[in-house]
Amino acid sequence: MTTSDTNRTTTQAATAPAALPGDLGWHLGMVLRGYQSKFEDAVEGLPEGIRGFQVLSSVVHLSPPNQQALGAHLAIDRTVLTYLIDALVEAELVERIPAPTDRRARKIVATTHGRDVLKKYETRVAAFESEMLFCLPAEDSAVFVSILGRLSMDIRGDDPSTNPCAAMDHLRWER
Amino acid sequence: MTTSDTNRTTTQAATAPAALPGDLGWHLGMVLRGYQSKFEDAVEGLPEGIRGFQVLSSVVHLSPPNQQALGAHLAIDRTVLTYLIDALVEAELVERIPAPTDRRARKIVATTHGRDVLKKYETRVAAFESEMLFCLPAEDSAVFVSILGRLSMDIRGDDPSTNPCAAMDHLRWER
DNA sequence: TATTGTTATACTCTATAACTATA
DNA sequence: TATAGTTATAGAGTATAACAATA
Repeated sequence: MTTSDTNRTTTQAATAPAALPGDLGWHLGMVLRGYQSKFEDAVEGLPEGIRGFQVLSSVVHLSPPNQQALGAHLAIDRTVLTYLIDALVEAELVERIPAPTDRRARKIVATTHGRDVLKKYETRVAAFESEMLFCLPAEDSAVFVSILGRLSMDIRGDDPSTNPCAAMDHLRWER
Repeated sequence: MTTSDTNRTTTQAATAPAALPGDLGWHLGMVLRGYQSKFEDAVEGLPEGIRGFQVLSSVVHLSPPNQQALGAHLAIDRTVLTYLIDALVEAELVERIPAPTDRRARKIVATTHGRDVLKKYETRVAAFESEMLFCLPAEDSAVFVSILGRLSMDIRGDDPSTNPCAAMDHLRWER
């Protein structure tokens, strides 16, 4: 098989997505599994590991107006999100403050310490992501990331059941 | 639309794998989630759903010499594999026959009915895979599949913990 | 002694239901 | 009445441990 050159020339795309039906998912699963394994190592020490990182990162970079929006973005159930946030609050990385617009809701904001910690772990996460893609020919990693983003967007767009995030994703909410 | 060209021009791969650290995994997760959702629909009616399909497909196309090899290929624990196979046996899609080389082991072989059923579902799986990639520019889907395969291989290669399959994967075992 | 496969058990993760407080 | 968040509970999925048969 042409393992070395990512056989861009032999493509028939729509007719032959992969060697066998289901292979696409097999590869996706393998890549995600490997990614998560490295991710776990990179965020070791952070409460709730990967999930903790994702919550903290979303809070800092996206400022979701409430827990529901946060959970929807990460595809995390609200009941799960509660104890994730509990752990981050206990570690003094984030705080629950009353949402300005709705007294039922809480807005999650990072503490200064939380922002510092996030920065530290982001360096490590960015490092392993780069390392992971580095085994690819330089142009390929950019192409891959780009296509993946496109695919992810299309998928979320066309399947409501898979799509608890709707149109709000990858928008930065107002502060 | 800013969504169509996910900044392909601004990418410097190793330095900026994605907009934010962790984004790569977020997109991977979304794509896999969407993929699995469609997969589930496609194999509806097959015992054990996706897992059942994967086992049946591996048995037919790869002829693993025993359950351990089969489980390793699919990254399924042997204790889980037991009941997956139980279900397929009960549906008369596969049989457990004594492995010729080792009386401890069982070789899983598909019945004629099993092969027919697999063919039917493979059509459906191939269809949704194509459909999923079809929303991409034609060249992109081939590139994506190709890079994904490459990535998956590299990842399995360099991390033993993620890699219960070792070198045997995507080889066809002897019959 | 190590390995294959099975079974039973325990654990983790996630979702469901019920509740309080707001809207 | 519906929604945000919390809590407790139940369920699915997975891994761990112990076992029998064989290498």
